[in-house]
Amino acid sequence: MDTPMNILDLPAPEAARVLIGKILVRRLPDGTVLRARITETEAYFGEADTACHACHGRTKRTETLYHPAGTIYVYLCYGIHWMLNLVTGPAEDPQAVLIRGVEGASGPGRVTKLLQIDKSLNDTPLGGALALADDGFVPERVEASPRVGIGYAARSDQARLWRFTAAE
DNA sequence: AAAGTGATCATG
DNA sequence: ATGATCACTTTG
Repeated sequence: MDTPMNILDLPAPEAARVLIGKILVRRLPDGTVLRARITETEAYFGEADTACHACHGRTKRTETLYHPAGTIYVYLCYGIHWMLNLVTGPAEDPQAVLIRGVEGASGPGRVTKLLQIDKSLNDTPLGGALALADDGFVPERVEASPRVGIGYAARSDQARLWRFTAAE
């Protein structure tokens, strides 16, 4: 049986598939706990992936991606939306899984709004304010499709089927 | 279809 | 210091 940490040790495209159906547990400062089952993910796979933020190497922003599996990577997109990613794979190898949807929130910006996640969680380890529960379940079917919103990437990388969605 | 929104990064 | 670029959402 896989523990959550073992899942995140996988290469991002595999981790992204296995994370579908798992439960995110958000503990708010006031003590309330929110749970959300993951329904949609995308993998960003190292410096060679021209869609990955780290494709141009280490910068202040991408530094988090080089940290160990289980590190939380959060950044602001379009000035409005926080994007939640979980770092996977070996340390020093920048890979992450973007959480694009959970039950009750479809779209990465809505996920962080629902779970009240912002920059303050960036570069912190999973297990505290945000954790993966052990009691997720495998969905009936997981579909793979091309990633969205990466028109700046090489055609070959746009074609990769690294977006995963739960299909019931 | 298109604006809104601000951190980040590459230039100068 | 300035400008371009966004792993998006909402509104019309």
